[in-house]
Amino acid sequence: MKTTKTSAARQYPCDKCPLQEFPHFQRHIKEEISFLTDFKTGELVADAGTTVLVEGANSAHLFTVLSGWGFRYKTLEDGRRQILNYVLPGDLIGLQGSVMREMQHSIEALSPMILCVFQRDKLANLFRNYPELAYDITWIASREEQMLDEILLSVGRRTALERAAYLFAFVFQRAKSVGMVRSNKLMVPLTQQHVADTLGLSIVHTNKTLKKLAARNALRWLDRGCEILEEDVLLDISGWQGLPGTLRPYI
Amino acid sequence: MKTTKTSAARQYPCDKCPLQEFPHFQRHIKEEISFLTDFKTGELVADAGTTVLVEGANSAHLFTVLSGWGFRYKTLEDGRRQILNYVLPGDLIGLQGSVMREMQHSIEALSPMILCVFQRDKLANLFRNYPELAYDITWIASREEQMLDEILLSVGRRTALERAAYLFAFVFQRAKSVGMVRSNKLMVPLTQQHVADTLGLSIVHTNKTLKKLAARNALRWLDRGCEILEEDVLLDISGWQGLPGTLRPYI
DNA sequence: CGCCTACTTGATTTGCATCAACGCCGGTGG
DNA sequence: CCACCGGCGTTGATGCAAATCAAGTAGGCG
Repeated sequence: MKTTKTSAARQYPCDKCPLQEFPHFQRHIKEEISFLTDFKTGELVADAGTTVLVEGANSAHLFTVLSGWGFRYKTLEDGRRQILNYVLPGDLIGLQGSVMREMQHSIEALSPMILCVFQRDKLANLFRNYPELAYDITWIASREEQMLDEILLSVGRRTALERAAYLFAFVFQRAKSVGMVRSNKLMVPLTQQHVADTLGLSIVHTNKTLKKLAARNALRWLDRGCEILEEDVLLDISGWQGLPGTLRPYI
Repeated sequence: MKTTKTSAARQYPCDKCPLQEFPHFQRHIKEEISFLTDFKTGELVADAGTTVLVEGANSAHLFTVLSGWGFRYKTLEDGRRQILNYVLPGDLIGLQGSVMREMQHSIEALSPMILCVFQRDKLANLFRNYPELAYDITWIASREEQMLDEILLSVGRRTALERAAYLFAFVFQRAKSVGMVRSNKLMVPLTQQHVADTLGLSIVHTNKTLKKLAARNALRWLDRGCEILEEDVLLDISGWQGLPGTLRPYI
């Protein structure tokens, strides 16, 4: 397990935050941007495979993902792993560690990631002086809960095929909202082991389930990664309604 | 499905909130109590079986549970149901409906419940003037996410027996923290169907799994309900560490 | 009393895990 | 250059855990 982190110079001042490009995000007003400029303490570049946040640690940081893919997971003592959710640009990570006393899950990068770093001890100041931003944080936490609810429904009650279809439809829609989908196709940098650990299945059965999706032309499996091709087929198989189209805040 | 709600007179002024009895909760300062007195618009008594909040609805309310048991759940179109979590005294429910545009899950009472009712449109005011309370709400949302993470790990990666043991240990510890456990025993008003829908198993297999737990004297199954007897055995079987003992806020 | 709901139990089927073997790369080092 | 990895995906065989099917019991209630 790589744990190296490389600090880089600050490339993205908050008034030129790459996230504001995407129409799905709410814009910040000027005062908020100047506060955030102070709240932000730097940027972090993580290589693929890096563990960005570790379960049990009491991290002093809070991050917003600026680019790249990652995933949140927990493990049992004997090594069984459950991937809880994926993290994409615009997602806030490490809130549990900031608000409660320690993180109960880990986060690992699936691709090179750029993270915007915030200092935890300035969070109280944010709540005191920028209630709209505080509200946004609560909004973001509620959204995470909503995603988890649907994922739990999926793992608990959908069949293996429905589950896999839901996962890829979900990832596809999320990626689309942050401009990662071009010409209606998307490359996701996953191994089948990641998929298995997300769906609660074994690798072998995951492999067979993925072949069924590939047979329906919903996706194509490539060397350590998959290309999502037909969102409609995935939505149809999973019976999932899709994500609401509302604007969302980011920090 | 019962949906009747019975409004009752206000029996619990905020300065005599029954929740402050429990040492697990953080106390409020006087100004907060006077604000909360205004924020609270009444109380709601729900009978067992009542649907307190419905998926898809845009409820104008937010609730804190004062007493009783309930559960949060989602269903698929064909009726498959997944119970996401249980709600106990001190839990805040309906936050998703308040903060985002609509609820994506339903909540049903397992026993008679008394709920403290808050007006959603006063929430912005809370964030503006009581940053500590706003922080508490974020804390509560983070805690819900943390519980969901563990539940998802359980459903995705634990065996049927481990899963069931975890569920009862979890419910036991939560109930203990709000004074519902007497002489180290606890009655939970559940049917085996509820347990099945929580664990992602069929009723029949749930029944057989519960018998194994009963054979180990971890619990006893009664008519529509179960009595949890041996927390240690449950913790042992599940391999679960237990809940952190930290103080927690409530609204 | 009879019906309904919840729980039990055994027989059977099936989905999924496990195990094992193999092919395909990309990387490394002689 | 080739030989030798190790990681990843694919496949088939086998066994087990859990779903499904099918009765049957016991208590609660009109």
